[in-house]
Amino acid sequence: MNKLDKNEFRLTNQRKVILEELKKVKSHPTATEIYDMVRKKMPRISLGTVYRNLELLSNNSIIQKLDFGEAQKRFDGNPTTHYHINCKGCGRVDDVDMPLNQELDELAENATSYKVSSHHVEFSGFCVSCQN
Amino acid sequence: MNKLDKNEFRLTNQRKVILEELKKVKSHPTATEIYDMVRKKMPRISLGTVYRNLELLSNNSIIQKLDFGEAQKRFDGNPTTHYHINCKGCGRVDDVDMPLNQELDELAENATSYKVSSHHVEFSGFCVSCQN
DNA sequence: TAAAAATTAGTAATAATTACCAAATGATAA
DNA sequence: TTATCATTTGGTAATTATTACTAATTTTTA
Repeated sequence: MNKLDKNEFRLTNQRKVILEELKKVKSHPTATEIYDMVRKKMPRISLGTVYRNLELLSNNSIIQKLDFGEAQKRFDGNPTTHYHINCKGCGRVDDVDMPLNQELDELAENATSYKVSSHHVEFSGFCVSCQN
Repeated sequence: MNKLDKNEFRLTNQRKVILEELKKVKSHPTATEIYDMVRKKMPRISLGTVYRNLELLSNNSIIQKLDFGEAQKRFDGNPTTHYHINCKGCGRVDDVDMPLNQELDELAENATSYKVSSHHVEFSGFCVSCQN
């Protein structure tokens, strides 16, 4: 039960459409891409509202904010941790549908003096269209 | 043998000091932190020169540019791939001295239609000072 | 229905990074 | 060595993603 369900913040129309549009795609869009998607449904929404809501939704684990070292952050409508792959040719980002390697956290905990809580894996390579 | 050894670009004083100072530390400093370090040796160097050289050195695999989702990128004087851990308390970044899991690339290649070339792992947790 | 709180649109501000350019430096060849 | 030429630098301006601000609007609550 997240803060949305608990009514700790309102499900405004803007917030709803942002969330719907993001959950509709699996392309890990940037804030401006989401802005463009949402504007088709809601032409008067402002970019600031998009940013504000993406921030709030990701802070509350309803979506994920991702960083692949590009200029803009990307967003994922799926809040559960999973691995990603980034094409070195065109930059597209896809999910990698493989089980999380929980053992890695233990190995890292042995190798450091940290209390390890999680890890992220980002693969790089070339997608089908960029393999030539 | 990299482009520096092949004299494809010059080892200017600025470039040399930037590289030396970065290799001296294991703290994964940001561009402005490196700027501050280098300025102690070379007070008239400009921030643009620091950025320009960090970019050139990382493009040529002499150093690494790292991104932990913070505002500023970080740099690592060690160009060989290794895992990192980021403290959720204070933000410090340390190396994780454990072998690369090469098997992950194969698993990802089976799970996607990509030609996978590498992967990065970033652990999160709490460092000794932040464990209370 | 009135008052309080949250949210929005629109715009301005911030901050990291990149671009630009004239002057300086380093490499090269006569 | 010295003249030439490409590279690099310092200083500054521009760019760009993101955040902050604020008055107006919307939603919730009393």
